[in-house]
Amino acid sequence: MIESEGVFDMITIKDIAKLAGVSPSTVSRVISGHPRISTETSLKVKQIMKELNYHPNMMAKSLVSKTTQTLGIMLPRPAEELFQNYFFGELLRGIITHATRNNYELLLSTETSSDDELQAISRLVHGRRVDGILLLGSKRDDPIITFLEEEKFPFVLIGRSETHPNAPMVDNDNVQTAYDATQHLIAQGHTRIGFVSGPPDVTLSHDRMRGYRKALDESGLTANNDWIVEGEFLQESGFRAMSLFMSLPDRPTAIVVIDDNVAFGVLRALAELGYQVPEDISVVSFNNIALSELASPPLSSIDIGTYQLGYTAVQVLLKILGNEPLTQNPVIIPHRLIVRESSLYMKAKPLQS
Amino acid sequence: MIESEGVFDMITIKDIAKLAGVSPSTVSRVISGHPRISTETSLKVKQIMKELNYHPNMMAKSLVSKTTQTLGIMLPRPAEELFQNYFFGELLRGIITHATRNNYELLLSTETSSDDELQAISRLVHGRRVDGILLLGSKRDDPIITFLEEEKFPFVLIGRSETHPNAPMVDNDNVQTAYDATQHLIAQGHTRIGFVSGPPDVTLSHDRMRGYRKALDESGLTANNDWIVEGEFLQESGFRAMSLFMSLPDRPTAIVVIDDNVAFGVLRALAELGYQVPEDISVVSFNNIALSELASPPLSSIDIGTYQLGYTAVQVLLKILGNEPLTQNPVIIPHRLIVRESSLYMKAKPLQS
DNA sequence: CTGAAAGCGCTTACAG
DNA sequence: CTGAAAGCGCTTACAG
Repeated sequence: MIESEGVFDMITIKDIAKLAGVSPSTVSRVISGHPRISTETSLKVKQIMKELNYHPNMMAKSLVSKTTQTLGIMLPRPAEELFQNYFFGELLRGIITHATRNNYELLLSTETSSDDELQAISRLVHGRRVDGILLLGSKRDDPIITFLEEEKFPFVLIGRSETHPNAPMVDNDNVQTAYDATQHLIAQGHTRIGFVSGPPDVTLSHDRMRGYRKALDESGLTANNDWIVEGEFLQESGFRAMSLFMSLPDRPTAIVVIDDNVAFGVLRALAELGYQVPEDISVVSFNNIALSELASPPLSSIDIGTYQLGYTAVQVLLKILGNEPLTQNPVIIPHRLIVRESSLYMKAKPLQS
Repeated sequence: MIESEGVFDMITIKDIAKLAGVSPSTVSRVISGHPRISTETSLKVKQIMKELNYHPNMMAKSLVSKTTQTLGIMLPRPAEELFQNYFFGELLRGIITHATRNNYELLLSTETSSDDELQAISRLVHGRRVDGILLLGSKRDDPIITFLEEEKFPFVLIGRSETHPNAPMVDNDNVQTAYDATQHLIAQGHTRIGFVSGPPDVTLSHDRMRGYRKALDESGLTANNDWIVEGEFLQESGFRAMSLFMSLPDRPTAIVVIDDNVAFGVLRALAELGYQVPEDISVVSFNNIALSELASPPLSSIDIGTYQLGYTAVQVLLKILGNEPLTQNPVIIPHRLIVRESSLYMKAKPLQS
């Protein structure tokens, strides 16, 4: 004779208690696996919970336990770039996998207004919506990190912060990634190597710029400023960079590109301008997304272990939440160069044995 | 002299009440914008809240209000495909934008074990973690939809369900999208047109197959079963399909491909096999992701309004939560064919005026 | 216009 | 091994 069903019912711990002939406290203890509960009552209570399809109300649980079993993912503000990149999906996959495996939910949040960057995160933190926060990338001087450190709120940065060297971080060694990419081109015999970088206020761009310069320096090569351009993580950036580079009287014969996505723009521009890759210009980029292999020509790319980056970040955050000490910080995810056609122009390397 | 700071403090409504010299009830009313509160007390309370940087505890609020201001995003199970697709990012961007704009948070969840598909969603629903759920795609007979309907829990399906025609849905007219794509190829003079489809248990694949056949039928053409292949939403599928098609004695001269991502695999295979697009074979696909334009050759693609799909789905879900009537169901997002080089082989169309 | 009280569904000392 | 009671931080009739 029950009329109203569905969403408006809620089976509570009291209902279970009544049916099992025990107190609510006991039911609660059964749920949480309290040690001093008789096997008999435990079994009875569990059976009734199953029969009624009981699930504890997470809000009530959170209120008293002051824990939400939820991790917040904070997206950087101009999220468009992120979303247009395969990189993001793969990172998210790593995050979801490890969070789900540990029974944590994921709350997706993003900075709303530019005038109040802290509004969204402050709502999460003060509203106790999440137990910890995952920061996807950071600006070079990021107020969010300052805020989180002041609040002593658990978080992990995927990326690196210069201004907050003690923040828990999971990152690649991005000086080294760019060094390796550049070194590979040098080994191919190139001496005129350009760099298509990302936004200058992003630490990642900065680090890779350093690696690029370091490799050139060590080989006694000079970085010509005409061969360096900064942009966004968008294909358009790569496209524009090539229009620029290829009109130079003294063109680079090889370029390092900050991101595969940008490199696609590069390839497209070069095709339209009638240049051959790698014959006219060699290309190496970063991230090694699934499409790199399918580009024409297939793109040499530094695999940064994107999935592992996300997976590990969750791992570190859960460690922090469990008050385990962090044995190392930052955690560095290994990278490796995947050489494909776009940088394999052997004729450019006549002196190599 | 306060020692313990940060995460372990919590300013409550009581603290504000005490400092403002009012009762907690009044503070609560000020927060919720209750009409019968004097401007004076309202102002005083608000000021103190600001001074102490007070944010209401969302868990407590949820517990009593039985509302979470959170929408759940349910990812389909083999999430790998989704994540490897730009489509997903763009959809997510539409969802986040409109949810954030309406002060809703987003909870990201995914089916965990294959033996218990309902576990994750049942936790969300019974645990009262979210107010409504967004389903990204569905199988042809999806137990999740059955569950949600039985529970009378608010949800919107991005996609279409055949078995549950009354479920709130936001979708393209996917018979028409495929019809248009096929029709375009017919208009180019093609009579031998193949179809590289997705997983057969996905409604989307099914609908597009119908549109493809319909267009052929109407033009008096026959769908040769050798020219139809089903696969995943992965590049590999496109690659394999071409190995198959191009070894046929009687090859198609044009193909419709279920997804841009798959089409990239198609293009790659054709390049490797030494065929020219569109000269040897024309290609049209779906989604019109940012990279379509940059493929070689640039890919003709049906723009399905991905961002709008996500945006609208949130809009519909919020309507349901607000008990507003749905004036139409399903909501159909318009599509349009973007013609690019991959399907523009005019020489194949000698008889067209 | 405002306050006291009850209650949302859970957990956890305290006592036995 | 188990129960009664207090409490988490909020909201909302009820009364004035």
